Amino acid sequence: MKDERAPGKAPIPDIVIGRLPVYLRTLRLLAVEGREVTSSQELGEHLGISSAQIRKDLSHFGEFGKQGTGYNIAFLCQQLQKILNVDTIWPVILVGAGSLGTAIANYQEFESSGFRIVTVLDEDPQKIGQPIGDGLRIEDFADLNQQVAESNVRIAVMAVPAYAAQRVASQLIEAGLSSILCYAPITLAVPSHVRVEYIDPVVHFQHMTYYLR
Amino acid sequence: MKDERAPGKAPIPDIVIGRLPVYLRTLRLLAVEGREVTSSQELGEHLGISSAQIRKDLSHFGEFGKQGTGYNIAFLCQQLQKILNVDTIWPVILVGAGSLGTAIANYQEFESSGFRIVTVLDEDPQKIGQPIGDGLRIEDFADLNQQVAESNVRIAVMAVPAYAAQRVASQLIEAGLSSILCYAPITLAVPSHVRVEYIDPVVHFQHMTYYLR
DNA sequence: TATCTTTAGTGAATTATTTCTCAGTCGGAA
DNA sequence: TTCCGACTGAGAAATAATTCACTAAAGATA
Repeated sequence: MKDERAPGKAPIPDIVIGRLPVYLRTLRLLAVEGREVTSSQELGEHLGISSAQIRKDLSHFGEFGKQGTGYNIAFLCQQLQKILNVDTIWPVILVGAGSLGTAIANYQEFESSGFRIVTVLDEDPQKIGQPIGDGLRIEDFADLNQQVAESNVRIAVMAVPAYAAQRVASQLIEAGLSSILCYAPITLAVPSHVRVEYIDPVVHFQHMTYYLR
Repeated sequence: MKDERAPGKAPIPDIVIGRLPVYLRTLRLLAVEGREVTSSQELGEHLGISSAQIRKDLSHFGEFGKQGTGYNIAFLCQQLQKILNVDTIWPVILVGAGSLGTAIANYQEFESSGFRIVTVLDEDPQKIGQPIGDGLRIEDFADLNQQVAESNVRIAVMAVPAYAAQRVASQLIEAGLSSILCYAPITLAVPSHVRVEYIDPVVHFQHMTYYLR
């Protein structure tokens, strides 16, 4: 197996990493349907991408298939989980307990995918103390540092208004977090060791309308 | 100005289209801050991308800047809105009135970005008839065709569970919709004239954890 | 056992995307 | 009016990503 990210070796393209979760998601769906093996071709048809791309992507990490047969689904899931580092549960801190934050706190898929929301924070005194999600209670964002220390968390989700996002992000980083999933429609300024991913439905809508004439 | 998508001309790369909404979002933020002009360099710094990329992206559509000066923010916003087809308001239909659907229905940013949720549908008899969002009422998903006909809508957002997503999508397409924003963690099988964009926080989390060692 | 079909893995070729570089223009200062 | 620094737009060059095309292995079948 190729040793990814050994010193001197070329890092695996980020665009490849970004596809792996989609492969994993699809494989798990096949597994639930009772399927045991699949092929790059079948997987590609499911996803609307070429079989060559799937094979090439996987080849960055090793050899997971069998010629003539394809891939054992359970095994490949396992391997992808290891590669993506989701073979354990990551604790996640959620900031913002509005409508969206509540939806995120209630979302059931996280647990089975490697993530658990362990803390929900908000600044609104009206909200602090209220129950949210599955057995959680909204905490005071002012207690951020303490909460981070207690829960050993490294990942945050931000479901806060755009005007507050940069300040919140800076405080999260200050508190030691280095991975942020941001639902606010704004590009955050962060130091280079911090990774931010964005979810903005408007960006998707506007992307689609370009093609609507 | 180059005539985009004229017969025989190369189409503008989709990856370019995908960045325009982010440019627009950022420009509007600058406008709110009272700024009148900006440069590709400044924009690039905000967004963490190179100034050359911004200039090249924009050059697909025409010449919007002035040498020595940069870009007039209001003008460029206008132009981007025209390019992206968001210089009018698109009606959008929302399917799924659970926790997430409710958050989407409540989201304030759509209106100012070119979108308005005009209909909310759900299958749950308990929910049908309940008020949601800003003056809307949850309608019966069974009335989909009628609702689509009435509202002349072409875009849908799906906030439904994964197990229902394919069925719902097929019905939306059957009803004549051709753009779908899907929050369910599943890749939909759709005919080629339909465009689907996906939002799945787990994909983003798993992308981030790869880099967390 | 020999043959046939299927499919992974991979280097090469192709295509797409990004970056570089520079000529040309703008607006302001001298 | 002339000069200067700032900045765009665009062709060329460099880099990155995808697809092609082939080898070889596995399992099924005759």
